[in-house]
Amino acid sequence: MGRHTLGALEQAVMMVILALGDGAYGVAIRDELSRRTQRDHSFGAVYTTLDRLTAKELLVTHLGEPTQKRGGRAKRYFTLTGEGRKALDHAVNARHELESGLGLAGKGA
Amino acid sequence: MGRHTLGALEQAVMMVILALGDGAYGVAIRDELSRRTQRDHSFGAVYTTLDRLTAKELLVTHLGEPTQKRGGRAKRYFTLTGEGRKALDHAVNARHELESGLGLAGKGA
DNA sequence: AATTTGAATTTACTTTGTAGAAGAAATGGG
DNA sequence: CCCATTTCTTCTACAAAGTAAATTCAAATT
Repeated sequence: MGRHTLGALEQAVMMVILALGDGAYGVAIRDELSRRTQRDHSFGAVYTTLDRLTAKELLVTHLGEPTQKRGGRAKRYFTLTGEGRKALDHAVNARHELESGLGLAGKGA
Repeated sequence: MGRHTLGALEQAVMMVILALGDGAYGVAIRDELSRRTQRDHSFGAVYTTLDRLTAKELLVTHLGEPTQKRGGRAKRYFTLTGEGRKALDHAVNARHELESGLGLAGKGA
């Protein structure tokens, strides 16, 4: 879309990465996302988003080492770049701006 | 997308309609949206969104009467349906839920 | 080496988002 | 009167984001 606005899933994924700190790799992100969002997200959805964000340089990745357990293949971890962080903050602010003034819901869960 | 989640623009448009109360017709919505969002939205973007939301029965429309000024053709007004209101509240809550716990920006403009 | 398992990638497709031009209904001026 | 002008809406076409499902990979087990 337009210039470089973040889509809803993109924002959500970035937030989840922040929440996970290190330990933010595909499967964990997928799970945490589904938890926080209360709906299922397929791996495809998550990974394509992750790829897009990486391509936009809002995320960087580094490969971890294999763990010693069955199927413990090397995980690909994700972190926000400075730009990514900035973009997210911007998006969040814009959203708050938009919501402000309306008498909208706001209970905490 | 999945079942019937609201996209970002869809939510924004609904919020603007709430903000405008009566007086929520195409052009006004477009303008207020651009104002609150600080970016331009074409009529095309706005009207297609409006149409889609109406098709989903989250909005209803009624045609006003022509006004007595140049080009004062009848406006089409939009209002949220009960379902629409519910869907919006739901989306907003989900968003808050998602944001909670992270140390994200939050200044009021 | 074949199987199982946790993880990542690919692919195909739907829904949303965006843009711009064209069409309709109203009034005012010459 | 009829045409230019203004305000508002519709149409059409396309780009981007979201989703789902199947496939591929690599490591450990047996």
